[in-house]
Amino acid sequence: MTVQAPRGTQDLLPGTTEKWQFVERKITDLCRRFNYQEIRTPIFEHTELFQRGVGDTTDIVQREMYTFTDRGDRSITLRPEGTASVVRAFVQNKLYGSPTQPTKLYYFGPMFRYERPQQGRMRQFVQFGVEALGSKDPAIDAEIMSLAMSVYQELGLKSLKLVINSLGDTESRNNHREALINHFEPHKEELCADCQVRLTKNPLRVLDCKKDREHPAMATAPSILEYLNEESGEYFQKVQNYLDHMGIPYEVDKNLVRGLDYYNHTAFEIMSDADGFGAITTLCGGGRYNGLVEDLGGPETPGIGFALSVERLLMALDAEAVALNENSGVDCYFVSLGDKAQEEAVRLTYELRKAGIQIDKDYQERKLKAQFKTADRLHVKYVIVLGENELENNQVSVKDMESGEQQEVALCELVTYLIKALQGDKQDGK
RNA sequence: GCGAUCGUGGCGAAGUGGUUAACGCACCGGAUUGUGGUUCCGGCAUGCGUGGGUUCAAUUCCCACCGGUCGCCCCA
Repeated sequence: MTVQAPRGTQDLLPGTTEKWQFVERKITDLCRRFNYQEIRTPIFEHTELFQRGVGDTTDIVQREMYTFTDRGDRSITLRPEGTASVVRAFVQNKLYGSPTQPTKLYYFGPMFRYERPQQGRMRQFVQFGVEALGSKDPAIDAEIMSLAMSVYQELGLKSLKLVINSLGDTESRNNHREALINHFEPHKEELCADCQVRLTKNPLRVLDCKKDREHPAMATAPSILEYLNEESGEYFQKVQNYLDHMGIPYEVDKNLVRGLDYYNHTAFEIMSDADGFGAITTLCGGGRYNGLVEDLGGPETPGIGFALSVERLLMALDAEAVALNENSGVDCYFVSLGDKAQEEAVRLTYELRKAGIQIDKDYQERKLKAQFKTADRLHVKYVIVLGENELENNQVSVKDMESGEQQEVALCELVTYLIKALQGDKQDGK
């Protein structure tokens, strides 16, 4: 057997890459409108960054990281997410010193997590993410969510659900944590094995357990929203007010918890309602992470961001049968007959390409008919034919593939003729 | 990491413990010495994920591994 791509990775082939390019262009354009600038960070980092940034107790750090020792005996990890790297770069390059704050950044690139692959979950996957560092204005929380929603909406998705929650500040979280432990402790034996561990480690996670969802204690569990202190409560209320003002529909889910340790205050997810989606419906996740910049050695700087999976975005587009008008292919095809003509065809094709014309030719030494078949399959607008007859007269035949009409054009006029013809088509809306 | 299920040409898909592994699509050639479609004719898997085992004989039975899919866990 020949060597295969490693488990959980995939090749993106022509036909699919056009879709990716289309989506990337759309997102880049959107970021420009929202004034977020691109940042590119390394694909691998010191392992310590993720242990400190993502959190030592998270599943990502504990069992999903691609970690190895390099030749210099350093522990290196392929990045499992983007926020830690962006914050590290923010601190290291002292972007907090820039006169324009908040610092609004976006990134695009592969992430790596060692998990059991299934649809919508690859070991290497591509995330688009956004971070706004340096503002604790609830309006920026709303802006971040509006940007995330815009990505999906502008690509034509309809079945979307924005779910938000507040995790509160440290004080609120500690109070809630205590209340949760007190609430569930009497029922500990009735909970699933995972939750028994969670109860002491991270009781918040018990709330979104799928197994114990029906347990009576779940319905009466203390909600984080009841434990928000005044400041946190007001903050959350303001975020909702801004969303209302912008006309962005959402629902509050008091059980929404995110898996990364660094989140506080605003947490949100965007999910797909579309049919044909399996167990994985979360398209995008994000939230506020005040304190993370300090944890990574920077000055006190609030932050908020989100990340979305491009693979899942494309799955959603597929599920809703959204057609992307990605443009690919060429406008012209050069058909030649005989060695002499081939020589001239090679030269002319190059000339046309240098003049900006999209054109291809045959490299299989195929018959005229077969070359035309290929041209037809490529949906070209014009076929240029060069045979013995044309060669003698220093001209080519240019065939309009739609009308079927054919015209003789002098070699020296071919470039201008084609440019004119293609421009004409464009104006006609072809 | 756990459970289930699947793996036959470029794609879809039949099939059987035993001579040349159906069929459809796609592709290539010809009928048509220089023009796209249709039709007709012909071609196209020395091999049935990989490696072992059982057997006189395995694509078919057994085992392991690899990979896909679905669910759980978790997440994007």
